[in-house]
Amino acid sequence: MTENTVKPAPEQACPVSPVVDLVFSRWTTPILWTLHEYGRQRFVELERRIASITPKVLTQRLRQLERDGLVVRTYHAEVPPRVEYEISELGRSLAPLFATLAEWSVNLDAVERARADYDAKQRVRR
Amino acid sequence: MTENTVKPAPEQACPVSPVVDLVFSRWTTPILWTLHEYGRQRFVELERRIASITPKVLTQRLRQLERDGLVVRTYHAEVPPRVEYEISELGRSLAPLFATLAEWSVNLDAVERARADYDAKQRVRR
DNA sequence: CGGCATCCGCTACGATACTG
DNA sequence: CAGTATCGTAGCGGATGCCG
Repeated sequence: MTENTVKPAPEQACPVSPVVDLVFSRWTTPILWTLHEYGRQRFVELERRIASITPKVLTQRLRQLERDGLVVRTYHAEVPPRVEYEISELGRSLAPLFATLAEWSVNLDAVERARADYDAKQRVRR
Repeated sequence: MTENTVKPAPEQACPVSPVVDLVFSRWTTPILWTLHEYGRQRFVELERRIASITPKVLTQRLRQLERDGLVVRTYHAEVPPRVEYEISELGRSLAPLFATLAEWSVNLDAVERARADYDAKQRVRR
């Protein structure tokens, strides 16, 4: 149960860090994105769409997101059981943030170039 | 030397993940924020302002940010040595993103409430 | 199906030194 | 001052197995 404990907050003096820790902890972005893109869906569907995630981690992150109020979990007591996940109202309010993020992607190749430059210069020095 | 290796990207199918990994890896937010708030400054100044960060980790993150082209490092060969860091043009282009992030902070207490609700319900069940 | 329990490797992080 | 070197550790994430 020690797996969901939060690290000793390194943020003070930076007002955006709490939001970052909340929204951008590992795997939450693909999960929220998938829920946003494909709407309400079952556990296995999420698992298949995100592909490289393991069920254990998917469960952990979904629990966290549910606790934080970003995702709504609905349990249907049937045989076999059916569980559905969807983005909450609060989660949907992140949409503009994701949009801004997506827009910034155009700069990714600038980053690529910066890295290439940096690595080239390093190679000269040794 | 294995400390700066990136984890096996878990993102596919989510277009914003690359940006998230780049900008929101641990400590980068406080660093970028501090550089943005106080402008060009020396290593010790950053160290003091972020407070809970260790010089080792600060160095690691600054190197990464420099390599990614988000931060510019200037070395002055004096005695004692003087090194200054500042946000690059590319780094500055993240400003709207940080602004959106800061705006979303108003929802943090909604998250607090969601957590309290969730925890209360859990306590009932056991 | 949708988990939870358990074991386990790995590594990023932190603390504490020590240099040019 | 601006880092590096070394060591120890916690916790994430993967793998496996079991259950209602």
